Amino acid sequence: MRQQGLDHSLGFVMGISYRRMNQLFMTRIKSFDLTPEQWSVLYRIREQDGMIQKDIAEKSGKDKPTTTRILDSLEAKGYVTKKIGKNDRRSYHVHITEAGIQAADEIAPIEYQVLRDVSGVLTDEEYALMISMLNKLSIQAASLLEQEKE
Amino acid sequence: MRQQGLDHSLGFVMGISYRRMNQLFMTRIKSFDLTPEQWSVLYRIREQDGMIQKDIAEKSGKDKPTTTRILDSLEAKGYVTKKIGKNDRRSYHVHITEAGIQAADEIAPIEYQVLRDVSGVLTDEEYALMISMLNKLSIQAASLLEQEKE
DNA sequence: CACTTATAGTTGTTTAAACAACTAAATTAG
DNA sequence: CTAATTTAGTTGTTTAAACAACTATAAGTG
Repeated sequence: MRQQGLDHSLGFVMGISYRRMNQLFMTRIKSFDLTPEQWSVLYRIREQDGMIQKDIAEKSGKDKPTTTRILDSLEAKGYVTKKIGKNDRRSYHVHITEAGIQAADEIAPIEYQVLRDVSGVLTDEEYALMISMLNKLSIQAASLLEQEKE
Repeated sequence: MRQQGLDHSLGFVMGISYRRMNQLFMTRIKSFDLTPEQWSVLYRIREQDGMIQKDIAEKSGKDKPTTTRILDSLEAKGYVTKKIGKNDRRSYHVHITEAGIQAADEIAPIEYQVLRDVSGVLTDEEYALMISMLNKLSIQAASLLEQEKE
């Protein structure tokens, strides 16, 4: 029987944990003038150049408006550029700039170090279990959501 | 050796999971005109009436400005009232109203059901482990944060 | 082909988080 | 007791998330 009360609520506890980890990462990358969310988008473009926004949104776990705005800020900072599609003129291919590559390659190890530092309190097995359980929860929540929106 | 890449990043995966779960809860309580965050604050006041904002903030895992604003919205909706402290006139004691009690008591089982539905993909042991690991991570992240802000 | 529907992206609005700067009251120290 | 410091709360600003409404192009159907 699962315990009741906010202190045993997955959503509540996860929210706090997520915000704290995010905050730590943020303080460590603030010299790059990038937020963790902007980073997650830049990371995807570094990983695969030239994707259209729809694919970036999917890979980053963000919706379309959020992706549009994050890309706008990344473009304003000179980290990415948009090129309109030739075949499909509704879409934009997003390319990373030299500055973007440089920032991404400097931030990647910082993020990894944050993970190592924070998850130092977990064993490797616990860490792997955690990732797998979180993925299960996401999928389950998304599936319930879809059902309930009819 | 832990895997690298955003798809194995605790922060990234947790963010997606958190947002989806939150979204599901939100759709289920939208008829109450309350958000999950407002709920988490109202819950604390339902739990212990008359606390000052500082204590509510602490229990809800929010900072002072966020708490101020959420309490403002709860007050505007008629769910709580503020009473200035007699001994300490800097602080406000926050009390729940009848409407607040009613909403809280109706939402509590809904939240519990969301948890049961979403975490149906986990065993009871996994659920408990998850909560405990999330708490460990919060504490660790908070401790690192404090250090690094000097 | 024309017409309907789907898709890619943008814009507007509301809520919350993080941070800094601030007011006012309380506490501490000289 | 006065002056400095701490504490409780508020306000302003920026970023992101969720949602709805919108434009423009593409694809599917009669």
